[in-house]
Amino acid sequence: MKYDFKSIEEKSQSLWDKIDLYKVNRDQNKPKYYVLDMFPYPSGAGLHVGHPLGYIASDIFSRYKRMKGFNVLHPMGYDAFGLPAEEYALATGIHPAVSTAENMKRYKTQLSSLGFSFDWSRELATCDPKYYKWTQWIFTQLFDHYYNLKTDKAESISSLIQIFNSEGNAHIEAATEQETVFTAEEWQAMSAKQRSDILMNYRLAYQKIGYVNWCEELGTVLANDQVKDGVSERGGYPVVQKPMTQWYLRITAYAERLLNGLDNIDWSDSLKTIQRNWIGRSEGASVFFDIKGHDDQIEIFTTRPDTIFGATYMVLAPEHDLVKAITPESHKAEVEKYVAYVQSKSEIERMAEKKITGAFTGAYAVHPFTVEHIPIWIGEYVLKDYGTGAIMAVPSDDERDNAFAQKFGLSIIDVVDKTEYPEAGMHDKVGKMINSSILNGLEVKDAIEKICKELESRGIGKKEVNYKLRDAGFSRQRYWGEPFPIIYNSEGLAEALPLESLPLELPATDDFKPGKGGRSPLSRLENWVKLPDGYYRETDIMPAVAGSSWYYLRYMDPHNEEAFASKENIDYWQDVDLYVGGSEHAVAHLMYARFWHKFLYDNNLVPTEEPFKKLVNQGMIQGVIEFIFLEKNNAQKTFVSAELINEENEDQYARIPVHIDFVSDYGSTDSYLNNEGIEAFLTWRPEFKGAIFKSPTAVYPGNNDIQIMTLSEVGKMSKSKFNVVNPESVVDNYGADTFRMYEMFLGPIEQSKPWDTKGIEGVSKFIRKFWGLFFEDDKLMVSDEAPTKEEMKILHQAIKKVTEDIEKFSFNTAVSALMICVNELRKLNCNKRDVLLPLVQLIAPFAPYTSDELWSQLGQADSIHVSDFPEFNAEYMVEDSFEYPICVNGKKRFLRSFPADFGKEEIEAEVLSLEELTKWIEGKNVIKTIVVPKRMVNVVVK
RNA sequence: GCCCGAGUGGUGGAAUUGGUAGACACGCAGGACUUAAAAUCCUGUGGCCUUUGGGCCGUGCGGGUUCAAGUCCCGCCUCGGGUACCA
Repeated sequence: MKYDFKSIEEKSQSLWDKIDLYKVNRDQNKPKYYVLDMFPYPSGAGLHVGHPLGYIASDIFSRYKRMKGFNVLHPMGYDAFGLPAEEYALATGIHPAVSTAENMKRYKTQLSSLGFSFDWSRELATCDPKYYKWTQWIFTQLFDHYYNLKTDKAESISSLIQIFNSEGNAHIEAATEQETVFTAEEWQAMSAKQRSDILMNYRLAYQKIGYVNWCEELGTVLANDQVKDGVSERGGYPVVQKPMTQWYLRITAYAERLLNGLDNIDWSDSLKTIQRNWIGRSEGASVFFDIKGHDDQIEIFTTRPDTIFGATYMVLAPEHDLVKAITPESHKAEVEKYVAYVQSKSEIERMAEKKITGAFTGAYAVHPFTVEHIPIWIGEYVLKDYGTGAIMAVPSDDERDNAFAQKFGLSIIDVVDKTEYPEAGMHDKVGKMINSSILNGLEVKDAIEKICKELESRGIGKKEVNYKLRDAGFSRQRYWGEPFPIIYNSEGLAEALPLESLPLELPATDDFKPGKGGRSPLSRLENWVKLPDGYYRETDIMPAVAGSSWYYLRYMDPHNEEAFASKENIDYWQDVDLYVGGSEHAVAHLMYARFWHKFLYDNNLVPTEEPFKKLVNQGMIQGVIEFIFLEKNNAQKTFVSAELINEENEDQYARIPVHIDFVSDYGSTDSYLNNEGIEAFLTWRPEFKGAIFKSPTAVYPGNNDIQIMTLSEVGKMSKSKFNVVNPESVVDNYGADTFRMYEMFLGPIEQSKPWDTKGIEGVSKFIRKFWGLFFEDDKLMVSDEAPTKEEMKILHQAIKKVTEDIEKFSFNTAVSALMICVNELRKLNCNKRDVLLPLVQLIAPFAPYTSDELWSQLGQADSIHVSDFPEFNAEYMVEDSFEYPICVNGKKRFLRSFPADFGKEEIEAEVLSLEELTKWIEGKNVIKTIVVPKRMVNVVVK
């Protein structure tokens, strides 16, 4: 029988579908195992070859666990809200709900063709009102809770109000930005607005002013992704940072628990480190500085309070609230100019900026100890959202402060003598204090202690723990997302909708353009926004991370209408045992999901503190990205050929990605756009209509044989990079099993690599050879003869290696172990049933279609996927000798076999008497001989 | 800039975690089958030198530790991911 993957796949698939092979229910007789993939965003470009990398790995693992006797939950769904569908709607008028539904359909078709063992009855989509009802409900719960630092958990706002009523807020310890203290009487006397404002400072979902990327020309707020080199990716218009009132989630309340929780989960060290750094816990002190001639004070945070006597100036973030107030007339122009410059840059650009920039405000602060007047500057290296947005600058002990002081001629006072620590760098907390009045002579550590006490006793500062982690901006001025379940009364005070009013469905519209002043498209829908009695709705929507922060819980009970999932189901499935997904989600999604989970835990809604016990990062399958260069600040849109770009003029150009289909020789250093490519590009991006293209020798329009060189990079395969490769054609040509094994064979699962189909022939050949073991002249030919010792050894070697490799997610080496096994059995012409039957089971998780077909051809009744995984038996592996490499001074010289039960001394004696050795040790002294049993022998000579 | 990865033949990668560098594949070369090609099968394949016994060099670069380094330490370079509104 010929290996015909098409008919095999159809046959197996229809059988699986018929008996609902992968449907799973609670089963108290089996241990549960929950394998989860990061669900995909259903992009218009379709599933690309990078998605399945993780899905195949998790599917192999699921199938393996199932064969090992576990009740495996392995679901799939869609992260269906998001910006691309909305951008697509803006361009085409097609409603995001329509395009998203189509994309999901396509994804499902694509996923179904790859032989995954998903329980499709649990499929979910975050844009489904039945789903986002609960996303909204969790949001209302966050709105209705605050974080009590005494009990270290979330508690209800109503319990907080009770305390306010009985004793004010003096004894409350909460995660809050509420600074003023009030009594019960004061609270009771407050207006509804005042109370609401105070409660906002406590809620876990709250409002404050934040900055958005505002593009005046497009009249819209842009995602960071849509801003390139300081201009809008679409059209190349200027973008500035604009303040807007927005919703935030108080994730910072959970900073300490998010940090500590990392110790108890099985994630890679690198991923944990990323999260630890992201949380960025640092101990230090906050200090208040008076401002000369003003009542206000500047609060700073420093990790080095000991160096306070070296503080020679201060720097505020350019957006700091006090900048306007303290800047005298004489310096207004300069300060405003600088602030405008900074607001034209994104945060990344600011942090990456190598140039030292800043402006003097003209104001002075009063040093709390020396009482000297020190100048207050603003500078982009101080970020508004980190710490207090203000620093005391100590140029002697901080590199950036030092560079700043050098550049602007500010004074530097050495305060730490490091002569006793010649190895120590500027940032190491060691040395003796000098020039520091009361701290002189103290070690840094002691100085920190002393100065903190001093600050506290003088009431001008205190010890403090600060986190780099910031509260999560949760508002989007967009359409395609969950509407906030929030209404405002006639006074503008926010109220959460009760569960009975949920879901608050996203209203239908066919106009996705932004509202006035950058507000969301929903703000145009007056009938929806306006409610009786002067009430009106929140018009922002939630970000895509909302839906993905809890979806793993919904799979446990996806159709429940009474709760986000029933207690029974949550108690049975508990948490995710294995989570597979890209490391690009290392902070955003994984941090938010952990935060929501802990919040739900505080409310006794989930039984575990952490959602994902074990996490494996799959690397990215990368693609080629092609860019062309657009001149910034030029009304006549002008693209120039890449060879005209150099380091000096680079920042005058924006990189605009081009669809790889338009680019000739894409992926090479000589990639270029010719006339057809330019025309295709202009049709594709009509906003660049009328643009001109310059190469060193020609100009478009005008020349007919222009070559605009493009810049090629390797990077993420993504619709926004226009470089997506789909799996369909590969599956059509080689079959799903070959595709699966090839993606695994490409390399370690966690490593990123560019997509390339070179080499798929090898895997295809392997499957056909494997199939060939069972057939002779197209007829099934399997012998019932007992296998030889050698055959059993080959089989069990493979069982051992494959089992170990699956357990440690080393699928590429598992595939090569299977290849070796098949090659060796072929050499022996082995067709013994007792070898082939376990071999098919061994391959089953990797090649589910082919193995199930062979299984049934061998006369087995049920699907192979409900059979048992073969067990390794060490008996077949016993070796009676081992071939040692004999090294001289660490270099291998020859090989020699010794009986496996030889001890170190026996081997050493034998080796030293070997004739082959004489030539290497002649005229030299043997100093020692190192024997590592079952490894190697090294003779050291001099 | 900061944080996290990665760098091994022409290519993807392997190496029991300090112990035979290059498993398994792709590609290439030669051969068998064929009128021919494809498919299939066999052989060879890191570089340099060679008296054909073998020798020397070799895991991004420069140092170091060790009997022994792809693996550990120090200092760099290049590429990728993240950098809080792509998901």
